[in-house]
Amino acid sequence: MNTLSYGLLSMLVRKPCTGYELTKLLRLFWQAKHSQIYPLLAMLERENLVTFELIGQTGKPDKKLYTITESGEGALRSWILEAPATENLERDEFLIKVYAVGLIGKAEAMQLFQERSEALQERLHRLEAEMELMNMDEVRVTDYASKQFGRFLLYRRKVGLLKEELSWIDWATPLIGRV
Amino acid sequence: MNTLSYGLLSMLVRKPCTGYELTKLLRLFWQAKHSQIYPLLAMLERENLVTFELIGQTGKPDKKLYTITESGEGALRSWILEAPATENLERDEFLIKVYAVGLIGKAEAMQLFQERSEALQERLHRLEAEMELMNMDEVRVTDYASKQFGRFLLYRRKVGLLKEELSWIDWATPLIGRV
DNA sequence: TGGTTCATGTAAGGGGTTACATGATTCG
DNA sequence: CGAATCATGTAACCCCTTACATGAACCA
Repeated sequence: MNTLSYGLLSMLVRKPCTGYELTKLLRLFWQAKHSQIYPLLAMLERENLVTFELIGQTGKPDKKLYTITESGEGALRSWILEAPATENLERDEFLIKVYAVGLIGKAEAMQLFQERSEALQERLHRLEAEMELMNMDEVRVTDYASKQFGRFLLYRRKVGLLKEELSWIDWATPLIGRV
Repeated sequence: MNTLSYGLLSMLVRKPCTGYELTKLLRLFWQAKHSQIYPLLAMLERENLVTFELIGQTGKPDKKLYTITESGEGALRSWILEAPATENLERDEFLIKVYAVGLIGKAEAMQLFQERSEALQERLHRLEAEMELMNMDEVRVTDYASKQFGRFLLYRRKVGLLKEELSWIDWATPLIGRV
């Protein structure tokens, strides 16, 4: 059982999903491709941590709706209670480029930051749009008992971090100076 | 040439380093183990992007001091000018645990957040201590022309992000409610 | 006296990406 | 009329971690 497996289980606690849906939902905190997710779901099913129902469709490929089992929920719960690894991973080639920014001209450096800023703003808007959909979905997402609660917390975290990085860019660009 | 190779080159632009040093310096933006770094340095040397000088030591193992070549600097410069990949990667099992936080009791949830907070504060203190060392090292790190400039920007970014996550925790914990 | 720092390397195996494969529907 | 969406899967390969290997100096 790797970490991603628990990520999939944590999604399925909220509601049954297809592998396709999981791939998209997972992007909030753990990016993974479908080619990794489908085999993992098959493994979880062999281990009886999830079950699936085959749903035939016309015009679209058939889909498998996965549901978490009691055994799966138990496995997830005990994993959550384990102490989390303190080291977490960030890999972002933009940061390497910033590190060696002195190698390129000021105009190119400004462009690097501006493009980053635009990409971050776009992600921020998409996130905020998704958050609004969630608010309509259920009455009280801010409630610990709500199944949306965890997702709601993570949205807020990401929004805060995106805004922080944007304000870092606003702070940094004047330091690069006039082109 | 993978992304990590460029990360190594970007470090070597600032000053010659040993593999051991690079492993530590790299933690600011790209976590990698020495077992990955040493073979990569050997590869970069074969490709004439870096050279090394063997320095014999007594009481400690001999070390290899790597220096970037002109060809290496050229390769790095053109990579920086390429458009960066928009997708960046975050993998943090704490986030999965938050997502499924409803599965565990409020007391355990509070503990999860508190331990995270402590770990973040420790990292923040270590970072701020490192930043002070850097300030003494050179006169004007805030200067685009300074070789410390890129590193300085990344420190500031990380400090901001750490503080933002800490304030997110302060916002989130009252929502969990009374234990 | 036991843990940390310095210092470099190899081997095995798991984790993750890219590419291949298929195909109807819907939107701009 | 081309691109995106829905939908699942396999194979090859690279990236990265864990474990093995060695050993003196220094600090608590």
